[in-house]
Parts: sequence; structure tokens; C-alpha cells
Amino acid sequence: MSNLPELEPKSVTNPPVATIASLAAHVGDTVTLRGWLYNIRSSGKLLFPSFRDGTGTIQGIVPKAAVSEEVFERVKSLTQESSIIVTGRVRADARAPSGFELDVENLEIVQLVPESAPYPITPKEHGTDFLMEHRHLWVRTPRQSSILRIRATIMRAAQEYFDTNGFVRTDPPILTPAACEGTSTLFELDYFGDPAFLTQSGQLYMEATALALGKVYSFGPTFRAEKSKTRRHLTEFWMIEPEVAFMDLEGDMDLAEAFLIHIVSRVLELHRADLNVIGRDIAKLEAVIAPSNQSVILSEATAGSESKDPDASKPSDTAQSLSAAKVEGAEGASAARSAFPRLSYDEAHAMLESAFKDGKLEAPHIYGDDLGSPDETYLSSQFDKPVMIHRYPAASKAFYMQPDPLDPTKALCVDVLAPEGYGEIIGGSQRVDSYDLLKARILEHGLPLSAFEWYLDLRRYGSVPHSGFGMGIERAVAWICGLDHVRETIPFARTLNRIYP
RNA sequence: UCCUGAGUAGCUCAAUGGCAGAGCAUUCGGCUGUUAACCGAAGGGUUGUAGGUUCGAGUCCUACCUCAGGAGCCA
Repeated sequence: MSNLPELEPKSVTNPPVATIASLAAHVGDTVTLRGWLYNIRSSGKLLFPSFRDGTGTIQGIVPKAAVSEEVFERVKSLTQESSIIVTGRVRADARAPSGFELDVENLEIVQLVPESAPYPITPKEHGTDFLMEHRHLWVRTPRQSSILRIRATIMRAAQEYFDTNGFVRTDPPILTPAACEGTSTLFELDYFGDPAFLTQSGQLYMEATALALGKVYSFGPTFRAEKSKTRRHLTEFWMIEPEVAFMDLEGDMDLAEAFLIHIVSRVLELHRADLNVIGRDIAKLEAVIAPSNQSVILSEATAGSESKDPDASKPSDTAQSLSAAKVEGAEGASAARSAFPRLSYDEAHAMLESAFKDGKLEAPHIYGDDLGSPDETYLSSQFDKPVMIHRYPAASKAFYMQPDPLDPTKALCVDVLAPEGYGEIIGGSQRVDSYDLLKARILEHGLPLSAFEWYLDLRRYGSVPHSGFGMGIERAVAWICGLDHVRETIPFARTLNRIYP
């Protein structure tokens, strides 16, 4: 803005003496904070301005008798979200919301929000449409800031897990010549006269780099143009996708489990305060990483269905021969093993059948169909850890998934459903490694062979069994933070009806 | 794409077919421990848009627009 006041040079060049998050270590000290006015209350000759600086909030106190008339009037004139530089002494005080209070000695206004056009987001309630329209300001509120801090840790922990376990990050292109899976609706754009698309998954490219480097992962934005309008969908979202050569489906599941445990552990380690700000039930997250003998199976149906089809969860012959690779792929898994429940599709179907009979589901699950959202919600609500559903009917799954050698009508795939009804956060599979089968699958799905010649090359030259998965960051953040909508998990959500701001 | 619901003050919401209302925000006044402070006063409206029914429409009818969350699909 053009009406910014001149700053004292020292204010610009001196770093803040303290951040609000670090004030516990500065009790008794006089410090300088740089930030914004969050809210102000007054009681006659006493002012209670609350400041925020991005790391937290603290209540200041300004008795009229304690400061100059000029400073008192300046603080009194402050409007919500005016930017300030404030100096004062830190004092522990049980009456303050955070337990600490700042005895204000001096305050400089950097920019005063005009009274004629006050800050639109008040400390009172607002509707989601209004808040999304003001997302650029909404991110300033303590709750939204806490969510974004946790998101950053989840992203860092996810990369950290792969970086410290021998994976090489190889990011696939975002502009692609054709649909990766041939199923989703993609955003189309003009590429110098030719059609091109924004990527919906880097997986096919990750298979190429996995066969070059062994263990790889990618991390970046993906795009889906489907007209999905639910609390679980964004049109632009971030996905992290590992891919490992010589790893089978069982190894893939071990990897996903160790990966999730690492992420949840990091959040619990670093973000107790933020989780409290957003009101998350921390015990639910602790249950996820608790040792398996403390895992609670909430449903009788599970115990019953596990004995029905013992073969379904047995590793295939291929898997057994690859057991060394499986351990290699999921290093660290055994150290932090919490044993997420694993159900075959058949076992899950049995659970859904009995749930429907007991009136816990409105619609019956039809054997052979993919799981619907209500089905997933029911299944995940039966466990206090993420649940893995594996070996779905091949007909309902993508063309590149390896058939189960014990039952070729099933695909060697896995969906990980987050607890508390948060739905699918991970989808993975062992990939078809036979040239002939892959070619047949591409043709069966009506996909243009020419676009997949490079992908078929991966089976012509040194094909090996390999597996991987993709985790949607925003769904993981929504689950870990206990949010009811993914739009709060990303700084600027892109949804079916919103591309502003 | 389908189903359901909602659009009234800057914000959150009221208003049997019969005078357009409240709280918060803003402005003014009061208060030396406030906790989304409180108390008093003031300003603030083309009821999403276009038609229709009616003596009279925020309210009923039709179409459209915008948004929401559910299905499908997915992470």
C-alpha cells in the first residue's frame, strides 16, 4: 500500500528479539515482537491487545498510568490485523490465555487497518463460503496456521522416511501426452498445437525410474478434472509415490505401514500444541502407532471372517521368493511395527454383508463391486489403526495391476483406509511384469498402444516384479488433524467451484 | 452428471402471505484484569436474478445463477 509509514531503519534491519512461541524462555526480559494485532479488549484505562506473529499469540497489557499518553492512544487506536512492532516485558500470569503476558512499553504501528474498511474476518463465526472467499486472510487465524504447520511436518516426514531408507527422489513430468490410467478425467491444455494433459499420477514414470535406480519416490502436485464435490476431493492435490523394484504386494503393505507410522510419530513428537489448538483427540493418533498387542479390534465380525478364507492373505509364491526384497523395501518397519489390520477383499465383503444384516449399512455391498464410500467408512470405523484392504477383483481395478497367481480374478493391490471414516489415503499395487499380459490389458481397456510403447519397453528389457503406492497428502492431513474437509489442509484449495483466491 | 439443501445488513442468522429484525463488526460514550469482555447509543437493506399468482410476496409458483455435501469416481 502507498500509505505505509516510514520505518525506523533499526526496525527493518534488526531481527525480532523473540518470537511468541519462544517467550517462555524470556520471562523477565524486555523483548521486541513483530507481528499483527489479533484482537483488542479494553476496560476503561486498561487495554488488552492480543498480538500474533505467526508462531503464536500473546496478550499484552497497557495500563494508562504505565505508559505515555501517546503510546496509550496509539494502542487504543489499533484495529484488527494492523501490523505492529511492540516492545515490552514478558511476565508469567495465570490470568492470560497463554499463561504469559506482555507489559507493553512501546508500540510502533507499521500499517493501520483503516476503520472505514475493517478486517473482514472477525473473531466471531463465519460460513465456509465467506471464509474460502477470504482464504488469503483466513490462513492468519490460529487454527488454520496450526493446520498448515502440521501439513508442513507431514510433508517433511514423508520425504524424510524415503530419503533415509535408500530411496532416490525422481519427479515425473507434470505435463503428459496422454492419460496415465485411462480412467480419470484430465485437465487438457494446448502444447504447441498438440493436446497435452496435467498429470493425474506419476506412477508409470516412477516404474521407469525404479527399474533404473531400484527404490524411488516422487512428490508433487497432481490434477483430476472429475466433477467430484465432496469433503474428500480437490482438483489439485499433492501426492507422494514410492516405487520399488523386486518388491511384491506384501512388501508394499509393509512399506505403507512403516511410512504412515513414521509420519504420525513425527506429528505427535513436534505438534502437541498445534493438535490442541485444532482440538484433535491425540489418543486416537497414539493408538495408530501403539504396538500391535495393544491394537483394539472393535468388531466381532473381523475375528470371524479371518478364518473363512485363510488363503486370501497368504503371500503368493512370487512373494515368498521375494521376501528378501520385501524387508529391503520397508527398512525400519520391524522396529516400529504396529501391525495395521489387513483384510482381503473377500474378508471385507463378509464384514460388510454381516453389517448390512445387522442394519449398520443402508445398502448391501455387491460382491465384485468396488467398495463404496459408506462401505469404506464402515470398515475403517471398526479399527483404531489404518486398515489395509487387498486383492480386489481385477475387473474393477486399473489395467497395470498384477493378477494374484492364486486367483487371477483378483488383483495384487491394496487400499489403505484411514481410521475414523477418513477413507482411502493410500492406493497401491504390484504391477504387471509380463510383456504379453500388459499388452493384452492395454488393448482390452481400449488404450492406444502407441502411447504405451515406452511403458511396454519396461517389460521388454529386464522386467522384474515391482510395486508402489501413492498417498494423497491432503487426505492424510485431514485425518491426522481430524478435519471435516480437505479444503482446510492446503493453503489454497482448488475445488470444483473455486479457483479464487 | 444425478439427488438433496441454502441464498435477507460487512458477518452469523430471525421474521403464520400483512410495518425489514437481533447479535457481532463499525462510529460515539462508560468501565483498572479483560478472556469471542461487558453496558448504553447511532449509522447500516433493490431479501441471489428474471418473470408469475395475490388487495398485498423475504415467504407461494416457474426458470435461471451461485454455493454447500452426498452419490458415482478417486488419493
